[in-house]
Parts: sequence; C-alpha cells; structure tokens
Amino acid sequence: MFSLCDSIEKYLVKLIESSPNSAIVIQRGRIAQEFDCAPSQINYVLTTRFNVFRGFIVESRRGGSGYVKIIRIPIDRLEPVVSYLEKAVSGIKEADVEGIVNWLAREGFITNREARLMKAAMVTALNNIQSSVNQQDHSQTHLIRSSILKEMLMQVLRMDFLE
Amino acid sequence: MFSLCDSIEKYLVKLIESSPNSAIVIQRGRIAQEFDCAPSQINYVLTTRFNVFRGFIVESRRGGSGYVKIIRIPIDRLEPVVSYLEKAVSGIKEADVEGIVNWLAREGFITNREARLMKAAMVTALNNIQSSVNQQDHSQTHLIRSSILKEMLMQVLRMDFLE
DNA sequence: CTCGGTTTTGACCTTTACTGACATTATTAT
DNA sequence: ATAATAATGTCAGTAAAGGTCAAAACCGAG
Repeated sequence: MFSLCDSIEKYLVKLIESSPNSAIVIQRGRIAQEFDCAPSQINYVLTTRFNVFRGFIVESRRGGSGYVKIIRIPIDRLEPVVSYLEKAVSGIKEADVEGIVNWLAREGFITNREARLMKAAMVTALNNIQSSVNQQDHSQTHLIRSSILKEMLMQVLRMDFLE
Repeated sequence: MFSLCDSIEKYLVKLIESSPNSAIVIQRGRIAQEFDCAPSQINYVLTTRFNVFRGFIVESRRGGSGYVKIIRIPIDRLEPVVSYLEKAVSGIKEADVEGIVNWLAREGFITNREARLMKAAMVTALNNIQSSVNQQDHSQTHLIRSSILKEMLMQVLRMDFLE
C-alpha cells in the first residue's frame, strides 16, 4: 500500500512540478499538521526522497519564520559527478584529489580558479595542519579531505542551475 | 517566509546602495516606527546583519539628536584580512567565515560560485566531521577551518596576478 | 515465526527572531 | 547647575521555528 511517506512525497513533488522554477518553500510544521504526523517525519521524507541522489537540494533556516526550501536539479549532464559521489568517497587520498579536480576543470564543470581554490583547501591547508599538529594520524585527515571533497562536489552540482 | 528582520535589512541595504558614499545615517526610533516594532529590534538587525564580518561598521550616538550611522567598509586589498587570520587563527567561528566569504563575494573578489565552494569546505564539510567524529573538541575544528580559509584567501590573492 | 529493513514517533536540542524593562548618554529649558 | 526630555544600548527572557537521534512499530520475504 501507500505509506504516509509516499503520500507526503507525492504531495511535495506535485507542488514542485506546478512551480515555475522547480523550487518550493514550505514550513515543516504546517506540512506535518496537514498530514497529522510528527514534524520529524517530514525530515525523514526529505532525507530519503529529496536528496541529491534523487535530484533535489534542500536548504533550511531555523528559528522564527524559519522555512524549508526544496529545489529540483536537472541532473542529466551531471550524471558522472553524482555517480562518483554515490561510490564510497571515504577512500580519497591526497593524490586522488588533484586528479578529480583537474578532471572537473577539463570537463568544464569548474573554472581554473575554482580548481585552485579546491586544491588549496584539500591539499595545502590540510598539509599545514598535518605537519603542525598530529604527524601520526593520517586517517583523520583522510576523513576530513573526503568530507570537503564531497561537499564541494555537491556544491558544483547545485551551481549549475543556481544562476 | 520573510521575517521582519529580513525586511529591515533589505530596506537598509537599499538605502546604503543608493547612497553616494556607501554610508547612511538613520534614527533608530524612526525606523522602528516605520516597521512598527520595538526599537531594540533595530539593534538586533544591526548586530546580526551589519557587523564587521559582513563588511559593515556601525557608529552611533545617544541622547538628544542621537543617530546611528552605518558604513560599508571598502576593501581594496586582501592582505589585511589574511594577516588578521595569522593572528586570530583559532578564534574564527563558523558564522565569521560565512560573513567574510559573503563580503568578499559582494566586493567582487570572488564569484558567487567560488563563495559557495568555500562555504561548502569550511562550513558544511567540517560540520559533518564534527558531528560524526569528535563532538567535544571544537578547537581542532577551528584550527582546520582557519587554515583552510587562510590558504584559500592566499590563493585568491595569487590569482589576481595569474590570469 | 523471525529477521532485516523501512517508517513513524517523541523527547530533547539548537538556532533565530523579537520584546520589554532598565540603563546610559546627550541636549535643552529653567 | 539641574531637571526634563530625547535619543540609543544592553540583556535576559520568550516564542517560534527546524534538527537529531534512538527506540518503537510496521511489513515483507524466507
């Protein structure tokens, strides 16, 4: 049958489809009320159904007059990046970073400036930390590097249509 | 969707933009009246939206014929910012990063795309790490964050010469 | 029936916005 | 001088969002 989850997903998809710019702004609380469920249920729907892998981006703000914004990304041209993200990103070594970033630049996903910025964050900056703080623990640096790479790639995904 | 805060910010920004010297003088009370809110609300807007990290300076005077002056800081070189970072290494908070980066974008030192990339590395990515690894030790995250910021800024500086 | 995955909920947390009482400072009239 | 008046500043408290996480409930395949 149809789960609550599915209904909420359908409802939101319909809203997005009938929106001119493929983006909607909702209030978590109000949707939860409409479907008579826990507010956190909405978060569940968002993380399982409206994530990047399914072609959506979610932005939000807390506090008074907070909101949740759902944006649909046209994913066609970005397939390679997405499929790369889907694979485990946790095993990225320093040497890999250069390769990936250069590839992005070659393919025209990012500019040369952007490529240099990305390398500054993932290579130079992390090397500084490495040598000044903990010579030993390379594994943590790997983790941080992967996280940065992943988030930057996601950002590249978004940028293609965000202006 | 739009908070009072946002409206006041927009209003003031518009005023500043249409001012020849990028500075305006207002009266707290009058603005509060116009927006029908508590005067202290204006102070809230000033501290959250018009602080140094966002590229503004606020001066004021109390008493009879008191005023509030908002000045947009012109930056023509990045060196001061970088050298500030050298000193304040571990004191850079997440919100500060966002402020600085937005400021740089506004001033045209970096593009909006570049700003988003930088924030992805310094905010989103590091937050992921923080929550998944060591909830306690924020100090190390601060260190990494400022190292990344510094290296990225230096990169921006260099790029002014290259290409 | 049982096991593994998916949904759903609820308790608790963090962030943001906003207000009001009270404090401080400057000007002006007496 | 002094008191009245007219500004802004501060801070703590409240309200109004959304976020997180673990545990319970559900559900389908074997």
